[in-house]
Amino acid sequence: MRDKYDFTAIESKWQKIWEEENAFATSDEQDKEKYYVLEMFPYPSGKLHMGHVRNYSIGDVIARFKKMSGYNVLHPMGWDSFGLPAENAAIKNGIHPFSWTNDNMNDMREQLKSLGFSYDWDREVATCKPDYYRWMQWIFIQFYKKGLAYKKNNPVNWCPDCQTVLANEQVVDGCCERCHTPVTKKHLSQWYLKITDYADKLLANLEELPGWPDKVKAMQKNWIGRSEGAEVTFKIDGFDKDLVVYTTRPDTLFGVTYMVMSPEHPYVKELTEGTEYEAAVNKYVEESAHKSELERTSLTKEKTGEFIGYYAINPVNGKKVPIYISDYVMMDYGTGAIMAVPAHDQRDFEFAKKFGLDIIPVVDVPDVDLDNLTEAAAAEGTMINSEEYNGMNNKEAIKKITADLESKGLGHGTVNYKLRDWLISRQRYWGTPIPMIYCEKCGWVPEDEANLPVLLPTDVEFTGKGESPLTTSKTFRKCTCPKCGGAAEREIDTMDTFLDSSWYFLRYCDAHNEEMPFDPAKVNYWMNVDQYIGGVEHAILHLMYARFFQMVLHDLGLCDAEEPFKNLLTQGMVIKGYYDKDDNYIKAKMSKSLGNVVAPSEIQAKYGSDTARLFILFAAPPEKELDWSDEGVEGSYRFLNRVYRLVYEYINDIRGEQSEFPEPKAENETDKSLNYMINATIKKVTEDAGGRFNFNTAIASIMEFVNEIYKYKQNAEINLPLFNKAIETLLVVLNPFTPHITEEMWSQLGHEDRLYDHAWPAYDNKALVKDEVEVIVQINGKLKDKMKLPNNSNKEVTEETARGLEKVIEAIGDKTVVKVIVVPNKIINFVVK
RNA sequence: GCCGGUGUGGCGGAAUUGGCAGACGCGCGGGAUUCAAAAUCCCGUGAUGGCAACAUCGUGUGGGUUCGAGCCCCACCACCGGUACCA
Repeated sequence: MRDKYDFTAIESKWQKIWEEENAFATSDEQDKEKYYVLEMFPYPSGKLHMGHVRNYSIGDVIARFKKMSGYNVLHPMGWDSFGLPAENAAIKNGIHPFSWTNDNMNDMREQLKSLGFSYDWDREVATCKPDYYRWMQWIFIQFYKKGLAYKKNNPVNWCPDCQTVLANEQVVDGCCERCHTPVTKKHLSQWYLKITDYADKLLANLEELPGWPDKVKAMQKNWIGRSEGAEVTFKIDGFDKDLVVYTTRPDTLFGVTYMVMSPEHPYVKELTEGTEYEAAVNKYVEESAHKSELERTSLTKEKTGEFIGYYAINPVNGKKVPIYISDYVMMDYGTGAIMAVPAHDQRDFEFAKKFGLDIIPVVDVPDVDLDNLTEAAAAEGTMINSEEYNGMNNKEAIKKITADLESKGLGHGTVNYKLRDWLISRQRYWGTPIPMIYCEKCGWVPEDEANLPVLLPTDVEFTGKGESPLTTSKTFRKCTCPKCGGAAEREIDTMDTFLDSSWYFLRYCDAHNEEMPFDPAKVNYWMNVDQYIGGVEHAILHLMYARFFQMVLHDLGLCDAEEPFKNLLTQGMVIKGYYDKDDNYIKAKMSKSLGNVVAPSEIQAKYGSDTARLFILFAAPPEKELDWSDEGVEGSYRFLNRVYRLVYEYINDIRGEQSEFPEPKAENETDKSLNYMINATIKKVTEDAGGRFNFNTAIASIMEFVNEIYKYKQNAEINLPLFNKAIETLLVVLNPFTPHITEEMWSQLGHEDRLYDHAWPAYDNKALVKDEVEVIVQINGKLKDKMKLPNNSNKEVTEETARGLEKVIEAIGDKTVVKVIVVPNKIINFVVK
């Protein structure tokens, strides 16, 4: 054993041994309780960043801990390897996306191995490989057969820079999630998945996920956006079709003073064609069509609109109200038209003020001057100006009016969602081909399942312009119809890569199956994922799509579980301070443009992987953001050196030739206190690392333990068996965090077995019971003194001893003791007056 | 606006069930070792007053409950994240 901690040699030595021993291969033998720990698989960009290291270090500690605790652990890794960067690299450098991606996967696999993560590499999946996307296509076809995939011509979100459409979930602040270009609208015929069919279940099941952060559940709930209300039918005076509106406030029907249709509403053209209003309305429709999502939804914007020349008839009182169009009403929510109640809705209020429309209050809201409204009164109150409903509470009126409308056939209660169907077509090359074929005779037909996969062609030009790159292939597009055998054409769009990542966790359960996407028996053993770990940025997109897939696959009878992820841990970002141009110190997410990036490889080269892992786990609890500190890394490195020296000196200076020890006995005070620390540390690490995932405090307790061993070592007399036990315990409990150094020293101690396979130690409760405890003495809740008492001393003894303390006598003085509170072994409080 | 979260030393953070606030680490100060330095080891380190023993104050603000509150309740402030003309 070298006297210096040579992390480079130790780490490569053990990584090699683990590989040779196939240390982390998962058994499909269903003889033990299973534990499935999963980290979100990466996009193979080529370089691992600190966020990855954090994500995977957390997962690795859990995986190693569970394995040592006797579980059959599944801990896989793979690649979310379709996507734009590969295609952009192809456009820029002329490298084929596959070879670019494959090189990156190879590089990153080596980086992951160099960090000592305990993955079962036999189960590696890459979504860009035909053996994976074949089953992606198969699943798509099952969706199609179940009526859950359809093609529709619709205005869609279009990113002019990426030259592709985007799902609603990929539009962030009106801009492309990926390149931040403002998104525009375009009319295109595209494939959709009917996620809205599952809106209710996606929402309801959230209640059954206690292991998910409230934050993520709230975000999904918000995104699904369920609202209860009513659809109300208004007649249009002089027009033969009815105008149906959606409202959550049917109680305000008597306060309707005008109506608004979305500029895209299908009636608009019919109603205005050939009228004096046509020109102005067309101009308005034209203008709003050209506005970006960003401009149209901007809050500060003043209300705009046009009167279209028609009046609607209020079904409850026969009153005629003018109909406007305005872009504050969206075509894709509700019915695309609203009844406007300016007295009780802020948007309607602003519009009414601008256009000089009536404002009629119908709910008397306490503490609001209804004659001089300065803003809409949206709160609860009592019905007024509403004929037979006057005097009711407005909440009751909602129910009553809805029921009355229903009985008269003028409306009905209904539920609306903000969630839209998932647009999955992408005008890109590097994705799973949508396995659909268009035949003039038969329409859209899925590819024959026996012919899967529909392979991506290789004769494709990458120009970054125009429609889908697949059109440039000479071989791909033309095919025969699987139904009638006639000439037909393939779909040339590819799938959103979020489909690929919506079921990869199922493929890991049976990664090499060539007959089906996975064997249900294997999936039913491994699923759900017991612990899923990843960034919160996937709270809506990936985590909702994956839930949707799981539900559909469940309904298809392919797996029992309806929810994929039992417990979810969203790790915080890695941030680092930097100085901006005005020399202000700012903390921000590591990013190239800010120049505050620390590359994992730098840290590994300077301090080793164990130090990198230790620091990242120690610096903050996993769900909080982690403030990178170079000094902190030094500290972690110092600690590992301290451990190394401790064991080195033990082997060389203390232990001598002896390597076998009897069960230790702890008889004197110092031995007892070391024995206490041994067991207290096991308990603390078991609970913190294995239970509540507070790795920072688990590590802190191991540090305390090491400090304690150092102190013990200074004793004149060392109880060798006990000391040996302390050292061995230290190595075992530290192993999940820093596997290389501990494995090395374990073998230096002469052990033949491996720590990765070693049983997690149990603690001895008896050792945790102290003979003497320290009890806090308070007067009126303020700390006055402390005293040592035999363990479990009763109230009488505690009080008597405390009353004898000088400070207590002094503090009580001539005052009276009103009450004495004793919490045995903890505290005694005298209440004095 | 709505939803979720956070607020504790110079810094990252502990305090798990209402019971010693500040574990552990960083930084800083002092000492030992060294020709010297690095490394290492030891001691100290919330604020104020005091030579000291010690006293007083102290977990964003204001109030409350309690023998006792960082933790529970009420009202507010600040910051972070999500979301939004969603009718």
